Amino acid sequence: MPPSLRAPRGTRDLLPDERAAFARVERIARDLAARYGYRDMETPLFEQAAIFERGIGAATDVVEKELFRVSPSRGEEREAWALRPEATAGICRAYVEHGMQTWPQPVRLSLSGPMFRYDRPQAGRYRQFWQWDVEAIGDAGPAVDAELVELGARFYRDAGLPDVEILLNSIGDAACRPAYLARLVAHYRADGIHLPELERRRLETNPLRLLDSKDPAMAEVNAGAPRITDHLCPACAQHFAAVRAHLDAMGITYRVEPGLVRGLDYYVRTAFEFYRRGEEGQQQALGGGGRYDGLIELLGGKPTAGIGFALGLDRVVLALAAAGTGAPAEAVPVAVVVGADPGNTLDRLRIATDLRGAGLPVRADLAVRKLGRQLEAAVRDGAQFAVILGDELAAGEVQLRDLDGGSQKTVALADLPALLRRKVRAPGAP
RNA sequence: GUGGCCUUAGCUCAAUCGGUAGAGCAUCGGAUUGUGGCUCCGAAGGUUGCGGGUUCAAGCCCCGUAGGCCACCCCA
Repeated sequence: MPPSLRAPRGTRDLLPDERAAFARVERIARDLAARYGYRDMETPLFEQAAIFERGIGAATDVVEKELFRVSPSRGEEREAWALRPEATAGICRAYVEHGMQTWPQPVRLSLSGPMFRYDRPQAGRYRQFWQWDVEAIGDAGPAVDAELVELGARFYRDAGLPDVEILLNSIGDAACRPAYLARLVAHYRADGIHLPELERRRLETNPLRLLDSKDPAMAEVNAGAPRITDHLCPACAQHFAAVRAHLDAMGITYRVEPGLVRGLDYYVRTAFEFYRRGEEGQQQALGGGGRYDGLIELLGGKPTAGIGFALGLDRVVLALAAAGTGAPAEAVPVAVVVGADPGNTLDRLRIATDLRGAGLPVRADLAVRKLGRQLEAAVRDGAQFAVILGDELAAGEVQLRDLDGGSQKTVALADLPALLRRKVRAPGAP
């Protein structure tokens, strides 16, 4: 196939099997959001690029090298837009635009849909990927932080991934982070410490990153590095302690990870990540989130606290497939209408239509082929019954054949809907 | 954005030293009149990702390119 006729790099088709697996986790997420009082909403797939540049941070990787800019072929807004790389900025834009500060606070919102980032694809890392996003805007207290972490954890458990670790950290705020960063940089610049090239560069761009460096040479240097959790201002320290107390009270197990840093500029205080050590090559960050108390103000609103998380649905589906669980239940027709006369598609379609009109999931075999082939196809479709049309149709009767057992009986056409309705089994039920 | 590995039928893979591409599964059809899963027979399906080069001859060697994957960067 010519390259030009393939799906774009980093995108893929979700064929029915995979789409069904997605639908399953989407349904779990939607049900949970509703149960926790988070109401579903949508934002445009693209926004003014400035929303992301200002909200996420112009110097972050997500904006600097991964933003999918959109260029309309004409008009003044050329190159002013970008496909959303995450949901939070757009939701906060909507919060301000629609005056949600007048709604009862906090405003609890959820959103699920495709996000776009222009980076190099790998398994579980796509240019178009799906996130389930949950936000609580307008509550600065630590309890809501804990509620969200617990919600995320419950999602993975309900989806069928029990071995998801919760990583928790506080990254301080404007009051304490600058001083800590200065202390950290001083540590790495101290005499006698030689940093690898990559780490020297990161010291300039994002010093926190050095803490979870994968370079083995850094292990010793990092062991002596100051920890942010030891240098929080009183307000942040108190908040962090309260978040942990709430989590402990709910019996949530988590690991405080002082090296945990989120890649977006808007995060303050609470940062968390859902993590799963999977097989070789598996993307391990399944989701993450944190507090963004300054973001609404940055987007033109009044100072408003907020916290949220985004979970990668692609990675959940992938992890479920790797674990061999999450096989989706698919709707199959209860019955397939087949006919003894290969050419008589008219009666087959007519009777199937009547049955569907009666609310039954029924397929008609519309191919011109002999009865044996039709029955074969019906079995492959997973149908429970075949409605066989033959000469008895003239007398208003059909053969109803049980495709599992093989038994068969003559049934009056008029009795068929009621008979089948009793046999409808829930999709996926044994 | 950096480095590495891979690419043959829809899928999973063969193809000797460079000698003109094959299997299994899947699909479709047949095995005497209106009955499925098993079995048997058959058909269709390929510019060997794409483009160049070397050679009498390239799926195989060389270069480029696209895509996938892996490790980084980063993140979901």
